Amino acid sequence: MKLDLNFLHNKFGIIFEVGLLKEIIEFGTYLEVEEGFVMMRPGGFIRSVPIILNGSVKIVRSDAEGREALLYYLGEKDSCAMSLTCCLNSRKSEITATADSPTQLIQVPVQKIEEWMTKYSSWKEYVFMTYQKRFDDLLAAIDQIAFFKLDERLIALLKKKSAQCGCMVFNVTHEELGNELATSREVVSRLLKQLERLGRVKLSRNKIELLDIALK
Amino acid sequence: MKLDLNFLHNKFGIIFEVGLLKEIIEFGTYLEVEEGFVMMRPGGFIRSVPIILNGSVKIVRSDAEGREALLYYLGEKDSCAMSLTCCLNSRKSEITATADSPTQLIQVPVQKIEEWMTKYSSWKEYVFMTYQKRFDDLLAAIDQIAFFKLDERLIALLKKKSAQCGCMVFNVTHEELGNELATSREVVSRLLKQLERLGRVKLSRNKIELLDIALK
DNA sequence: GTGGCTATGTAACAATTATCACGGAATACC
DNA sequence: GGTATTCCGTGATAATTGTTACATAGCCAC
Repeated sequence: MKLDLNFLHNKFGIIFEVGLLKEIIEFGTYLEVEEGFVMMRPGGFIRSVPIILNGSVKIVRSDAEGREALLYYLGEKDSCAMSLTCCLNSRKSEITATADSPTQLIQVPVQKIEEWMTKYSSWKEYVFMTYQKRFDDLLAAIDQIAFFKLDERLIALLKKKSAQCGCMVFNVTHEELGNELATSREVVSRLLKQLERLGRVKLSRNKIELLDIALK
Repeated sequence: MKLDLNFLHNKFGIIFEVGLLKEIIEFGTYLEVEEGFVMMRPGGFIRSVPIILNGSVKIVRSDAEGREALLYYLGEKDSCAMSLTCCLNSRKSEITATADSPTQLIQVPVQKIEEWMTKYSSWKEYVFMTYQKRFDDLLAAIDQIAFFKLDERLIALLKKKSAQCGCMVFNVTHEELGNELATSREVVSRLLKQLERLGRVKLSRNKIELLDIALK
């Protein structure tokens, strides 16, 4: 696939004006990454801001000892506020970004970010909307960690994953869930088994099916 | 006290150009609030962005059941990213802001925020720096909650409070600490007593003195 | 099928945090 | 002083989460 105006216009026509779309095609770089590809690590330099076309990207906070905590997902038409602030302040990444499914995106170079902010009000609004969304996401992450017990957090996470892939069955290991909840694999196994006994999920190797846990 | 150019120039001369300072004086509203004053509640409308001149403001996330979690403090020359995003997207507040000491600030009305972004590059940089800072703060808050045990979080909180007031003795109740850590008063009392037995703090009613807990 | 790898199940126990229940201390107010 | 109020200390106990240690199960490669 290649970037063309029609494609972008279909996707972003409501958000961006045509002039901006043309500039995005001219200065942006199209990129396709496969599931599991690590797009950014803590300490990495960020020289461009991604705009997701398709797929999903998982943003995780990880500390020195390898512990992790899920912050949020990026999906279609999303951009990443971390890279925005990092770019605009030329700082290093503080997070890990991993493609959670095959993902197509456009990389916009730093200079254009600022330039377009004054040139296209639709871009400015997009940037601020991005900030707003990510703040909301971070606050939601804090709510989860601070106010809920693990079983509720696990259910919330399953819902989020389900919403992310748009289906009730998805592939994931207990280990991965443990990482995202900043706890151990064993604890997740235990809680999942409980949920299975309650008839709320169906477990198999590498796979979880949600039964009465509704898509939010 | 009244806003005058000299005063502002002394404080913000390095950050803002003179033209901007004059506009701040013209369109901003000077405000003084006493300790404990609740400047913003969840659900409140935000029609202006504060710039802190002196004092400190505590930003807390609170959920429906009254549980709380400290997000960060605002100090001199700081502004609040929450109010920025809320203003620029005309949304309601999601947090509680309380004056933690007598605080002087300037309220800048919404329209000017945007206008100055294109007019003064120093203002634009200030806005982005604010976003950056608050993202850092939120990530730090998540680190604390997700990766540390309560005793370490308590020590970190005491340090933060000490740094905020710039001294080793400050007034606070165990109840308040409990709220900020999203736990109960009893748990805080117990942990504090432990610290006292280790000779790291000195406790009295409404007051804590840090002994070997260094200012960060 | 066999062997090897990864993923899961689970018991047993430890550590941490939460809750309940009270008594006592410090302070404010009259 | 006396009394009310707020704050603090602490034991007892429960609930939650973390750790260790193994066993078993599914799957892939050969």
